[in-house]
Amino acid sequence: MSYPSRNGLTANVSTEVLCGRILERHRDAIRVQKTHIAVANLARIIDATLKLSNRQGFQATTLRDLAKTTGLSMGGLYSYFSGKPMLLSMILREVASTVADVLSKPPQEVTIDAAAHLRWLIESHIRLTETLQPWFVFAYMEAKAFPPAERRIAIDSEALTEAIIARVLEQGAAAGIFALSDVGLTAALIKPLLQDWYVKRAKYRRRGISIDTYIAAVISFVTAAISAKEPTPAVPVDLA
Amino acid sequence: MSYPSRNGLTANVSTEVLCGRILERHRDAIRVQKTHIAVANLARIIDATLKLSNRQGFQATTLRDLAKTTGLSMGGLYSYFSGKPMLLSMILREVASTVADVLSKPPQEVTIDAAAHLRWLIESHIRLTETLQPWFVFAYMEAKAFPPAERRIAIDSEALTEAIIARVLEQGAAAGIFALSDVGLTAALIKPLLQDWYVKRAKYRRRGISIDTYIAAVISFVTAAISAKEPTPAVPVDLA
DNA sequence: ATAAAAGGAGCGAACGCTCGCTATATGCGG
DNA sequence: CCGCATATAGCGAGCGTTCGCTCCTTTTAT
Repeated sequence: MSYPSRNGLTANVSTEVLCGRILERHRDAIRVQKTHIAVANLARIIDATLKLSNRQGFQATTLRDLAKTTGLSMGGLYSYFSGKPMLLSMILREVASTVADVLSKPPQEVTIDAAAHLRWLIESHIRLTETLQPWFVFAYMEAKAFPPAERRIAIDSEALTEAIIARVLEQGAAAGIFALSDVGLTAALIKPLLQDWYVKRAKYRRRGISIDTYIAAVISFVTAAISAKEPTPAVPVDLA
Repeated sequence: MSYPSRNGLTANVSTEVLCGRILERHRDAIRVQKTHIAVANLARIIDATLKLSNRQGFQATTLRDLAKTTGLSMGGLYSYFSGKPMLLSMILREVASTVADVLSKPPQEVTIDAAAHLRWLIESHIRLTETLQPWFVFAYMEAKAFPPAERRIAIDSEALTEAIIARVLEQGAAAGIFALSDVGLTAALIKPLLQDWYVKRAKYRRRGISIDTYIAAVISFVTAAISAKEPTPAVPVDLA
């Protein structure tokens, strides 16, 4: 029943793997040469950054906090990034690229049926953001203060996710499986249901709701909302 | 036949009114005596705080920024609050108390029918957060960095809203109008649909989606998701 | 022995906040 | 209606602190 991700997701998405990609992407800016040392310390730095920032905000997280938490010195830290803005950029770019990578590669057997594809998207997104929760919370909460270039990345990443959802909705609508008045708007409404799991995870933990329960609830909620079994009820509100 | 809020909401909820209540609540801590001066300057201070904080974060908003934006001096600001934490607290308490006040007072004609009551809750919440968008964004985005007392308020406020939704869902389920497996979880899923309007308002503005369109979309999405399929028509207009 | 990596004192800038001062409004006897 | 005394509101230089960041030194690994 559990569609995705058991295959490749959990294996390919971990702090170590992501930090490895970050190192590649910023080889020229990172002064530490030995890969195993660089990756290990990058992981400690980014772990600490996410942990501290998600508690008190990135802006309020000082390099001295970071030094204390990682065990590195002030000078040591600067062998791994050129300053706080670069640290922010490293994390954000990696999140955006990972989500694009995962969601754009559905297993073939799922793509024939729009309903199955949609279920796969929902479960994959929630499981991915579960694994990388601190990364996604960071990107979500700090986005408003990003410098322009990073802001663009965050906006494009969100738009891409919604476009992927919208395309599947459109296929389903064309096949007569889904009944939708506005594909883009419906995709926009599905997105916050996916995000709530990582944004308000403390709330769901407090209530004892497991990830499997949550995934099932979102799938059933969304499916019921858009399936074409009977013609969709008219909108009750008349405006103006 | 737009249900709520046109009546009392827009009139009773404005920066001036809220700042008046803030002044009452903190009479002893605010050194400025004349009410009209205090309210006017409080409004300027809070407007500036929300505007700057929602762009760059509360922590990154300095008192010098605030002084420049309001036209007051550093010293002048301190006649209105004892420090940044109190400024935070003033805004948050007012948001929490306002949302509790509005949602707990549905018009009588709406409370007889759970479906109508739910539609009223959805529309009222979205319209309230539209009017006070900067306030709600502030409370939402800064909550994680709140001191313990303010954190409690934020958590309780969110829990209260969901409890109000859940109670209406329960009534509808008891009446056979709604089909739900888990009332609390369903309420928890409805909440982010209400919040998305103010959290990601830039996105909806970019797409040209009006508040009326959004309200209609959420109502239709939620209604379709939870309606009991067989007996009751999806949208009962007004029956006992 | 030599290069890579980590250390940490110190720099100028900016922070939250204070305090002694000035400017403005208000009340009142002449 | 005036001129003056008093209270209220506002001002902004300056305090101690902490920030991001640099740079020279020490430690570690090869």
